[in-house]
Amino acid sequence: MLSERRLQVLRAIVQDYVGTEEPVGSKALTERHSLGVSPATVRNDMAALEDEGFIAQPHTSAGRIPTDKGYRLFVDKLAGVKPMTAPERRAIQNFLDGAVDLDDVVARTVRLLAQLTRQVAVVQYPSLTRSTVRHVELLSLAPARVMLVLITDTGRVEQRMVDCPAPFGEASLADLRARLNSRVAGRRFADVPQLVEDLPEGFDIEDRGTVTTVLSTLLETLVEENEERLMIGGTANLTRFGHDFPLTIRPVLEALEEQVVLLKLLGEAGDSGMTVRIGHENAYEGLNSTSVVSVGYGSGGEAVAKLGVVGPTRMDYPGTMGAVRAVARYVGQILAES
Amino acid sequence: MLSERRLQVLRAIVQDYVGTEEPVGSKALTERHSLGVSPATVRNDMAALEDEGFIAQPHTSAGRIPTDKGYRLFVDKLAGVKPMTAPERRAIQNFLDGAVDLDDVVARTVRLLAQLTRQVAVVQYPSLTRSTVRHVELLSLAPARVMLVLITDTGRVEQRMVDCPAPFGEASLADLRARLNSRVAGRRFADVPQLVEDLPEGFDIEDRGTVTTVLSTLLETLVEENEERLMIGGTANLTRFGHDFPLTIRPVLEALEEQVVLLKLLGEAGDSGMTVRIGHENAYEGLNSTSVVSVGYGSGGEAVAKLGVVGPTRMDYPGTMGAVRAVARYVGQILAES
DNA sequence: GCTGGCACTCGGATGTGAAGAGTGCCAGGT
DNA sequence: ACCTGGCACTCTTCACATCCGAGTGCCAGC
Repeated sequence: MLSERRLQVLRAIVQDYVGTEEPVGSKALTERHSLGVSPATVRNDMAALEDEGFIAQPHTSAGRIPTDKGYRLFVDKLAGVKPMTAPERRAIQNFLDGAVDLDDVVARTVRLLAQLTRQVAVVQYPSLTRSTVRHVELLSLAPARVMLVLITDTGRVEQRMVDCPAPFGEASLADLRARLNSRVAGRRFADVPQLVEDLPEGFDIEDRGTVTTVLSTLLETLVEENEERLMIGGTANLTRFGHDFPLTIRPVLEALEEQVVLLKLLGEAGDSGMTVRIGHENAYEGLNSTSVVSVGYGSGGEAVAKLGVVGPTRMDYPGTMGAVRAVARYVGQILAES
Repeated sequence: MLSERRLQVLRAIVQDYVGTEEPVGSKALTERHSLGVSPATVRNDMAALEDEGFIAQPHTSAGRIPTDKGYRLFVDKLAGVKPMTAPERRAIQNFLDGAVDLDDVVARTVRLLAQLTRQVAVVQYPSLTRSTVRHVELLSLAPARVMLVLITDTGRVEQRMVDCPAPFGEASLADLRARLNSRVAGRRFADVPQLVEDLPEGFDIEDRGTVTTVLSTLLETLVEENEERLMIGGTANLTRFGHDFPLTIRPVLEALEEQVVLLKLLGEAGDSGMTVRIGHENAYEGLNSTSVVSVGYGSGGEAVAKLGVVGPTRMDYPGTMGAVRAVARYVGQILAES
């Protein structure tokens, strides 16, 4: 087990390295942090920390930098979450309050997170399947053409065109709309498939084909893979990554463009509470030199989606976690109001 | 006026520089292009071209690279648009045909453009004001809460919440819906403000406030600044920019995140035909070392929005222009079908 | 007006040396 | 048992000098 002081040394190393972006040596450490011991002692501690794999030397005769394992220990044991200051909280609230619709909420959230953390922000749209149906609308655009509009309690709106196998009258449409809504309104989207299973049975034989088509389009929209959307922002912050970044930035940008990768990334994170994935803890190779801080957000107690940031492993974890948590909280409030 | 051969020399310089990314010298030119003259002659021509400002030397004793003015001449006079090959056309069509809704069309278009050109792609959503109203839907979500949904002929759907000053009955809602649609359906969004101007007058006094509120929300949605949306992609291609790119890539990423900047950029481009803005021709400073190739697209003859790519001034103009034009054409077709 | 020849320039690569930061280890003190 | 000062050692970094070659501009000759 590591002594208390060694943990302090590790904490100091992480803090200094995050601040300066340069390997930190024993002398500098004793000067900047009042550890009460001499550089030589710190050197011994550092040697021990290196043996345990918490820190490493880029080259002999350079200072130490934390390893992924070192950051992990730092996050788990040595640092808390830095709460936002009151002015920051007010700024967050003000910024988010002006949104006119869900797209706007998400867009503002992304900008906000990117600005607060000075990193790349990722915000997932509220998942359909985890939301509740507010209303399902059917619009007749042409005799055999229906537009299906799904509206969730979080303000998300999804629409699909449906080409019907046969013309579908206004009356039938109104009928379907009414029956559909009476079954699903207020229920969770995840339950919709079962709720509408036997719906076609109540219709005339000539309309049944169309009803089935509409319903299958509805179900397709709810399929996991299709229904997840997200927005990213703050990619310009990647340029602060490091001096070597041609090689670092490329795969990160590629990962960010692959929504599938990002969704998986967020999906892997724990469902409740904040998740921090450091460096190689991320399954996707391109993100091996980044850390991902994510948290679920939702209008009620339950998370309907996640948001987070992607940044270099050398990041200000307490500050980042504080910002992510605060933003998630306010976004949840906004959604609950709308 | 420049002699025919000098123009050929310029063309060769542009082509070689685009290919190799390195300044091109007189000897290499004569070897790779059969100009029929010796390096010494080419040197004279190059000196002349440099005097005229079409090419420049990074340092004495390096080859020449084209200036913005040189590229301009190249694009205007020396190169055409390289048409897509048949397999490429098929690939474009196949890729775009699978889209399920407008978001999907735009997303696929962005990916496609980015892949074809290996540059950053920007696609504007069909402008509301330049589209035609297909349908306006009003949904009652709560006694004093209405959701307004606008549907365009290009498949774009925009929704807004409206908090009504007074409860609004289903009957009144249906009435408003019917009157509204009979006035605006099939008309251009740009004309909507005039078309609905006197609409509140036909309603009972107690409903008039709500009608006015709904209409003003509708009009707000059409305000230029709010209604434009766009999607970008292929930012990972920025890493191919050059060797010095910390400084180059930063402002470009920042510009790309500022939708306002991008919209202005696309807006400045000519309304019909393809526009190429080279280097300093772009008003926005951060894009001074990039070129923007853009073109309008639309379902009919008229452009409803623009799309294009942003890349280094050193880009393959004929190929890029060909790809941009082809994609715009197919997107137009897809929109016309939906 | 084109060409070969030639001197010149300058950037990039390579090499050397000194400086500096940081380490590891050891012997001695508390 | 642990901390400390001292010291030799390692390696990176930077400055400076050198060399090489690509490319140029110019000129005399065809």
